[in-house]
Amino acid sequence: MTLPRPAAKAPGSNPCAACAVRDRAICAVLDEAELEQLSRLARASDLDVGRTVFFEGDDADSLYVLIAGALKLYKLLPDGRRQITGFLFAGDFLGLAFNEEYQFTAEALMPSRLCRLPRTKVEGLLPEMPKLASRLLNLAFTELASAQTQMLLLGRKTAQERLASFLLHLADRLAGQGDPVSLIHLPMSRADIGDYLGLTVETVSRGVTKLKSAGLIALRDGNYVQIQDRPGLEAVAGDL
Amino acid sequence: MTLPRPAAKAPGSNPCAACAVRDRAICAVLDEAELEQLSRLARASDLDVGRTVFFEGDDADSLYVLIAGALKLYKLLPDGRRQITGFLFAGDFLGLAFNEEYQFTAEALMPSRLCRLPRTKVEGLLPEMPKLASRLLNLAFTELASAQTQMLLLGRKTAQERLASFLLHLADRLAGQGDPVSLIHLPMSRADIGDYLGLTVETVSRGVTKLKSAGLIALRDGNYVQIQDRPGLEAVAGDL
DNA sequence: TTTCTCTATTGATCTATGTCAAAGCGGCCG
DNA sequence: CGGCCGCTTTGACATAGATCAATAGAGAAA
Repeated sequence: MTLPRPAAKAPGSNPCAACAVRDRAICAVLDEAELEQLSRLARASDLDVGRTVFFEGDDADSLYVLIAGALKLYKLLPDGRRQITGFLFAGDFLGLAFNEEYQFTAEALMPSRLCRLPRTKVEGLLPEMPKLASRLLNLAFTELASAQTQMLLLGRKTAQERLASFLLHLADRLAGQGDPVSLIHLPMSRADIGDYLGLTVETVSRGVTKLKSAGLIALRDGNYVQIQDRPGLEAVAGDL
Repeated sequence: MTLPRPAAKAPGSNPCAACAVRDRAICAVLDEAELEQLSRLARASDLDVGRTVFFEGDDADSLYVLIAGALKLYKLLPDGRRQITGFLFAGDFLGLAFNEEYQFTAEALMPSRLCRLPRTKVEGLLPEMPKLASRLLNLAFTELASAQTQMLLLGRKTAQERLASFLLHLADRLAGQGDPVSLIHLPMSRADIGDYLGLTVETVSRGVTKLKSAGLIALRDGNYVQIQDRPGLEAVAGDL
């Protein structure tokens, strides 16, 4: 159910040291000693498709690192309208909010593994771990910038522009620091894409068909999209 | 042109101590000594309507506190479409981005006064001022939460819902900690409101007329709006 | 393999909001 | 005091995308 607790005497046995996202997640800025200290607070757990990590309004008592899988974050209106505010992939941080309550619901798009940290304890560590604090601050700034980009998309872009931007953005994120990627996995449904882009399922579907007909992308088995003409797609996206 | 530099020997002469936003802005978490230290880095300056503090893409070398006035922050698409990502009022912080470049343009809506701080120097102070660091982190989280709320608005709300939400949100912000406010000043044009809500000027104007006809608000001289039926307005806004 | 179910696609309309156009209105300068 | 000039409001019409409805795939269970 959870990762075994290390014996704490064998220094090499720190479970975080072998973590799949050790040098992508926030942990990347920590040295061995700090990682060891943090690892004592951490507990890993698994999550099935459709299960939620937490709901909007829940007490925000934990921070998470997504070790594997993918999540969607969303807010709901009372009548059921949904806005997905983001997708998370392996290495991403979850729970950026030292406020009272989570501001959105987090739900698994595929079987996922999370590393959980108690919020208050991490908060308490920040003054003695300025590198961690500054990493978190940077993360928040990055998130903020991408939220603003998403506002531009939602407020001012056409359906086709939104779709093209979405695919390019996803390709860039999956690439990480490495080479640009052209084959991208879509773990989310058309409905999810619609709820992320402020569109309906039907409009998303028609948009995808149109990009395909134009030869800009191709659909592959298993919810993969192949970008076939990146400059063309960028032209449709409008900005950049 | 700028505030006079304090003589630094008379401790009471610290210009920040008498600042109008001393206990609303980030400075509120600092003690006298820290404030004194920060004040040595600060320079105030004035800005006319329509003048920009910085442009999207400029090197992000400064942080600002808005002492008086109001600003709009916006992003542009190459063809001129504009998305306003936020409005700033006295006491608000500007320049949350320890990245290379500003992600948006900041422009004065009315004659304004700003307090400027060199970014790298403030960054350097953070490890020794954990209170400031944690305040900034909290600020970033708050901004992030409100950005997500705005995504919900832009992606899923109708024009009337957006308008009602906007007025209520503005009323709450202007109230600060104090009592709810019902008379609110709109320093921005209809076009600005449209660019903030993802609507056209015409739709904003029609929406305002409709709220007025329904008796929910009244327009007052000098771009003031009086909220006459808060519960009614909240019902139109949809959420909360 | 067959069937069942869920998701995606496609088609036919409808409508909220955008676009284009023309008055009002108000503040400011001479 | 009068006359611009920019902003706002109102009106008439157009359209991108929503809604409603049906079909077609694609994966899972049997």
